[in-house]
Amino acid sequence: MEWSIQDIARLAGTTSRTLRHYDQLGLLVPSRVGGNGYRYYDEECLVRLQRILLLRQLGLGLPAIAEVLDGQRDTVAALRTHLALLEQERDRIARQIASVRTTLRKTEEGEPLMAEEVLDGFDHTRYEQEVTERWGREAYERGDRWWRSLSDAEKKAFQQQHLDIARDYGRAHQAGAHVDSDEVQDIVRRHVDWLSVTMNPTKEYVIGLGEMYVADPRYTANYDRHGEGVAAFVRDAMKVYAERNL
Amino acid sequence: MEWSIQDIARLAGTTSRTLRHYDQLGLLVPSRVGGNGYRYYDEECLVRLQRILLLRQLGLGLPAIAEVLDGQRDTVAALRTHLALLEQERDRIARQIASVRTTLRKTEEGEPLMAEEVLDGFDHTRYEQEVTERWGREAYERGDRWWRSLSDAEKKAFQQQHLDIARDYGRAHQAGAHVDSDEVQDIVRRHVDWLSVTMNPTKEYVIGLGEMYVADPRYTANYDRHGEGVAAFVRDAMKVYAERNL
DNA sequence: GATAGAAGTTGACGCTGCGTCAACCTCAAG
DNA sequence: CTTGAGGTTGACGCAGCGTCAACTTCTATC
Repeated sequence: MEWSIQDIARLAGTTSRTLRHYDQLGLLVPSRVGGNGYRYYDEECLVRLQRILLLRQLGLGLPAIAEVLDGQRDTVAALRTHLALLEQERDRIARQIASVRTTLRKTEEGEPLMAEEVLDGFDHTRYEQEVTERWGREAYERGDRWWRSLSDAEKKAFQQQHLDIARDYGRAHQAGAHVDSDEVQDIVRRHVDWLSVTMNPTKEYVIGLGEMYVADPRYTANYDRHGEGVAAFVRDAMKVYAERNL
Repeated sequence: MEWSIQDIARLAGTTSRTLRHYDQLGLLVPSRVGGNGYRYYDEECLVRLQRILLLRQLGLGLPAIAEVLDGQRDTVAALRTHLALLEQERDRIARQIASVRTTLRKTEEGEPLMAEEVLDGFDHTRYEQEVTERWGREAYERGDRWWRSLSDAEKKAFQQQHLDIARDYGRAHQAGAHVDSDEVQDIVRRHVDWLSVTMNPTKEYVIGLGEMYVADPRYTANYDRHGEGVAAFVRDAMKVYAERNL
């Protein structure tokens, strides 16, 4: 089945002019253009538009959206990450709701307000960095062509490398090593080398990735299984490495 | 307590330049400006900023936000409506989550997609109209100076007028009257006259208000207590009236 | 076939809400 | 005094549209 430009513009709450603009940018190319120049969109386009709309809603600019979409072509995996982001957004709104309730209660009771409480949940400016890092990671682990080119054994070995790195971080942390020690920095070097197979990590990327390991419970769990506080330890070690070497 | 411009810019995820811009527009005026020209914000400013950020998040332009904020000065009432809007937004995201789950399931099972399902929850372009209508209504029912100037008896009489109108809509609907009949149009005229006490309803406003009666369950309930389908009946009657008379 | 209105096209322009930068001042700590 | 953090105003430009004009195509009706 396919839809006209106005069909989906209406449903998406946008305009045909915007969709043509997206076409011009190569962001959402219609599945077919009729002999009359009319654009038609199929289901694949629909899903792609859904992804675009979500990322716009999260505040990403169009070039970043294009990067994210090009970085992950496996629709099912993308939709799963989609879900995770929406759930995060739902949680943020829940925090806003709690914040307004607190403000309301304190206003009625004449209690002093705390700025952090009043504005909790309203800062969503880090989404672009967070999303591109997350999608970046998804891309090279699951959807990237390079990844797909690996045999199962190669994939296993690559993943094992990361498990080894995580284990070694844990050991060093447990042994009380300093984040800037040679031992720990060597683990970070292996980690960054591991990242470098499919990309060229910038200093900012490495620092941001370390922060993401702490901020996102799922990544934190990857490291903290080796001991409580390992994720933060990794973040700090990566920061040191990035500042010294990248 | 008070905060510097950077204190709250950071918490709100915005810039001091934006806050100065808001000051220039008169949208968020600092509670104090030091002898050195530095801006400081108190708790009242914090709450006002919270309201601004929410309305921005909902897509309202700054002039509309100013209008909304000026229309409702009772902080507690405003925060309650705030909550209602956030809950609505949470529900919209829940619909998005359901939509992505549906897309995911259908993609995995190879089922055809329906455009309405895929894009459900992604259209949030009507917020400006909806919010201003809702706040407009709140303003004149609760927070408006005119409303406050009425005695309790006068308030009761004014509200009774609306109850009478709703009852009469119900009776006409039950009697099978047509939305464009003289009888029903006379009820609409009384309704529009009732609205006209504190404002000058435009054609678009009246049509949009009728649509809101159907779209928002709380308003629908006001009318449908007189019989199922009365809200839609009122909407249609108002549309006919607006197109003929406004 | 003619007509009218809906549905689409491209291209140009302008708008809104910022973000960035320059040039400057003020404050605080050493 | 010096330096860097924290603030100011003003100017400019940007991104992502929305609107409009001028046009073509399609569809339904007579």
